[in-house]
Amino acid sequence: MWCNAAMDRVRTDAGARPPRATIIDVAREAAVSPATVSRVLTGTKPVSADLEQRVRDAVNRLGYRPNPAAQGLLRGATHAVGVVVPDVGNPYFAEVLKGVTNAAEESDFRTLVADTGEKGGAEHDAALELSRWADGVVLCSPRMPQRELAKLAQAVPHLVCVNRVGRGGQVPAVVVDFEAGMAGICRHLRELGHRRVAYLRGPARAWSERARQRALRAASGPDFEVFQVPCGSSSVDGHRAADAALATGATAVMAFSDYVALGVLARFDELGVSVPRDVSLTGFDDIALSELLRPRLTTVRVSKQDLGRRAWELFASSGAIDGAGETGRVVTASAELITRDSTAPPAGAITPLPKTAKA
Amino acid sequence: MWCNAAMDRVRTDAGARPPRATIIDVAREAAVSPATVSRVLTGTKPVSADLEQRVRDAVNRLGYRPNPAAQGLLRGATHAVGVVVPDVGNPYFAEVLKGVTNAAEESDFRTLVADTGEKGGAEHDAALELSRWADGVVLCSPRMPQRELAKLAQAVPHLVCVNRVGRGGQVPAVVVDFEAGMAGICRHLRELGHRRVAYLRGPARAWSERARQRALRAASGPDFEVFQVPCGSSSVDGHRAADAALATGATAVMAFSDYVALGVLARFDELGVSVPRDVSLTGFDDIALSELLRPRLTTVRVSKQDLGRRAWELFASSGAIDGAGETGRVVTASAELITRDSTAPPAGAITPLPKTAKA
DNA sequence: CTGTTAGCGCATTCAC
DNA sequence: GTGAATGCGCTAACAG
Repeated sequence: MWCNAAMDRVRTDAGARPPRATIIDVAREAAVSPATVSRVLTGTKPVSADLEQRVRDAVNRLGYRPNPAAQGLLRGATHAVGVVVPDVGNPYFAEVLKGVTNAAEESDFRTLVADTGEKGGAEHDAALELSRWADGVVLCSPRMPQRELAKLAQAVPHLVCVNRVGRGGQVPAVVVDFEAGMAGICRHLRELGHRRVAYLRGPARAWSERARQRALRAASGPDFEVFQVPCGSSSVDGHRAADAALATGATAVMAFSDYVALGVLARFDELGVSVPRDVSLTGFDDIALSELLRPRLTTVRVSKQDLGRRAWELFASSGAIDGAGETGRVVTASAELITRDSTAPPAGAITPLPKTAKA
Repeated sequence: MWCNAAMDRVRTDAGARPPRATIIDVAREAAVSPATVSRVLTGTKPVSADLEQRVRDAVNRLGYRPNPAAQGLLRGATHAVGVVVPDVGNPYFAEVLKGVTNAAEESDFRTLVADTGEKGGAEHDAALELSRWADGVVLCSPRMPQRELAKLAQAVPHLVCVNRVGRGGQVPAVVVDFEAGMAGICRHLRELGHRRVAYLRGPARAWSERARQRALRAASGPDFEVFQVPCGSSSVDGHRAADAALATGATAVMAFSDYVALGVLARFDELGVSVPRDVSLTGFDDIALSELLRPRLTTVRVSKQDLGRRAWELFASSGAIDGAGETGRVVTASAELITRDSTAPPAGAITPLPKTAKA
């Protein structure tokens, strides 16, 4: 009986915490109008030193922070960017995400993430949904068909792609120069003396995969035969595809990415196949681990964080922050060959390697 | 002259895209009231089949999606969770994040991420900021002092910690049983015959570090000496601390985490120190790579995604979704020892180490 | 310089 | 069942 009222309260505010202060509370506390509080906080109009101090004190006392949803509603902008990634667990995308986040932070923007779980079909909806929360969306390595991407660009205000250019470069994008990177790998292997190589294909719908194929076609010929092996984009895929790669009789295996190569390496180890003695192996991306692995992976260096940052800049310069801006620029990030320990001349080439090396 | 009006329009909407449809547009299009549109979309009240169809058609025609900011403002809830991580690039946190994201998605919640860049001082602000955007915040491995955490819990409506329990378990948390995990590692090493081991310490302020220390104290004694080596939580830290660990003369090195062990392994390789022949090495967490590395790492398995999912559940059951709920529960996730190839009996037990190994 | 007013887009009372 | 009005928290436009 003595505590009925109190009980009702407890039931109402779960956790028994005080309701959040609004700008009106602050205004009351400082004995000014809400508009003055707003002016102090946003700094849009000058306010007398006296009032400013009173407002600041009240803000601190109440621990007030403006409600971004309300601000967004009014301004028509949320001060947030969305990022759609196939898999945050993939170190590649984690780095890109970090790049966007860091850059966004400098402009005081939040980052929202959607993980599509490698399901290409989920990309469209994820981007659309994020676009309602954020002022723009960064789409990482989207697998969706060209047509869908074009439609999406219509519906999402500030769409930026990473590693994908839409038809005619209509949507701003930052892409790695996969073609040059792949060409570099091919040249490197050929110079080492490899004549039969296997390529572990990435997802068929990936734009970067098509760019790689162009390089492969250009490099292949009678003295440089390329065997295509279906694989995928995860290290598990690499692990699974390793046997098929070996079965082609190739002396070198080019993986879709470092992440894939990781799995290949593990499988080769299980099989007792030594890299690079028995077969050479290359990756792509140069993730942090590739230098920590043994053998250290020959790969193509790509600055992942930079990719994210460039994507942010594209977003920013497309008018997402200040208003109008250019649109449809495509930025190409360079890809540099990093020669390490996982590639060597093919076993039969010049000197037979000392057989004693193993065990 | 003939195009002045048009030019004004272009200037207004950058990118020349049609303004986003509001609920009023839909209502007009369907020739109903906004309230009816709302009822159809939220499904709160019954609407006649005829009107419902008209509304749905209009929605599709206009590609209308409700503005979550406006909804949030009205409902006082945003349908989003914030996640604060020290580093998304760290595969451990990437997995936890994935766990939260996946679980949240099932309840139709968005995920917001803040990366503090391993700076403990940034945690408080990041969480506070996120709390204005989201209905709650998941704090991963916060390094902030106890006092600060307590204050933060006061200011953030639905705060959940991962791998950190506040004083008295006031804030809901899901924590790995670090103590049991460390104890398991110690027992394993001792059974192998190790008597002098080095431990690569994590960040001093990390709660998990203190839990590990408890296990270490309990395990150490005259026949199991533990040398503490300052290190850190990244693989780069491990790379740097490897020499010092060796200098202690220990026969086994326990790393703060798998991620750290990665760096140690690389450094040992550079030094010509063989694992586990010259020295044994253990990790903690069992990240995906630990099974792909050679030697495969002996470690303690922790389900990272599960951690994230459990954190979400704690958030959900704390009334963030439906209203009132319990508060302050602490869930402990088990930690299972995984014995792989990086640990073996100490060399001295049977054969002495070749002094030539260290140049 | 400051206070008052209106309205961002939406869900939710109320009347009908 | 349905439509008209109200207000969530905030800032931009006005008035003073």
